Amino acid sequence: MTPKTSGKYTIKQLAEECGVTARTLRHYEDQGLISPERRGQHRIYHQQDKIRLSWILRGKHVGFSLSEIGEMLDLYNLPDGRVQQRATTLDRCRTRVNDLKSQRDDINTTINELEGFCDLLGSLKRSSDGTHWINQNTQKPLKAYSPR
Amino acid sequence: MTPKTSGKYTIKQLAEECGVTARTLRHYEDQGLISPERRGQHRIYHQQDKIRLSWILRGKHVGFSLSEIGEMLDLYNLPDGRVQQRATTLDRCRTRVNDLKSQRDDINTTINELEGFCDLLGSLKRSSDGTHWINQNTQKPLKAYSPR
DNA sequence: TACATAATTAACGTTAACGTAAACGTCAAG
DNA sequence: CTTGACGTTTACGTTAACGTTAATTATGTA
Repeated sequence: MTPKTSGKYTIKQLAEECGVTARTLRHYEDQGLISPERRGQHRIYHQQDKIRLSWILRGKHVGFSLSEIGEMLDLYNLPDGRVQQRATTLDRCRTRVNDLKSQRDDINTTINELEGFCDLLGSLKRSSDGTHWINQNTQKPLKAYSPR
Repeated sequence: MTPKTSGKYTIKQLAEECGVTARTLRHYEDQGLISPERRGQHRIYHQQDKIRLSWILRGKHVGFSLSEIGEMLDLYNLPDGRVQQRATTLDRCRTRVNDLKSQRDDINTTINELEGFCDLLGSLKRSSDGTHWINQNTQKPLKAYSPR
């Protein structure tokens, strides 16, 4: 119930705690992803900022670009009541979700192939081809991924 | 049973069929990711190349860099019988798999949050805060992702 | 054989996401 | 009052993954 650090962080503290550099935090600020409080010249980060940051990092971890992350965060920040844009927001959200699911599929097949190869390695015997291992079920129509 | 194009492709054909540019294919070749046959000056791609390419593209889609992909492909191309390196190969493979699983976790939580937000959008009513929506269960220890 | 179509190499350009260095302010401790 | 330790802005540097000419060489077809 009692916040240890009173929920405030200097840039370095937050950076260390989240495994990034101060430069990175400033960069995210430049890109409009976070806007910490300003005590004079200095920055003060609160829990909200940390939460946003964790979002950003997770976004990066799943492959989003900073601008994409920015857009996604913006989705939630509509001026309030902008009903008109709600439909398009919903659209973009769903597109995102579909992309993520497609990505998850590929992650799963990659995991499967790698684990398969691990097993193969475990069972000592190998040929010398170097291509046979490629899982042939890989050959679905081979969708063209949209660029990042 | 009868391969339409006899399993051979010019650079442009393969490129189009896989949704990339010729430049990209040459680039991958420069990076040592594919080495198509050479008929004189020109390149000829076969099924094996296409399969490797699909691997590369899937790798990219899940967030690997070209050099990482190269390493992974190399894992399968050991000089044959290099038993000594097998353990380390196995290690790297498993590390990869763990990374992928961690990524998948993040993808799943992101999907959940986005879908949650979609639902919220569907139920017409919104507050104007712009931060409340962030799923608080996000606040696990906040692991520091290793860089790409 | 001429001309439109692709292919090749070489090399410079571009964007994203920071790294890194310079130059300077601030505050507590010795 | 000077030395760290940390903070700030400004700005140039770096790497990855191609894009984009440019200049040149086949290839295929009318």
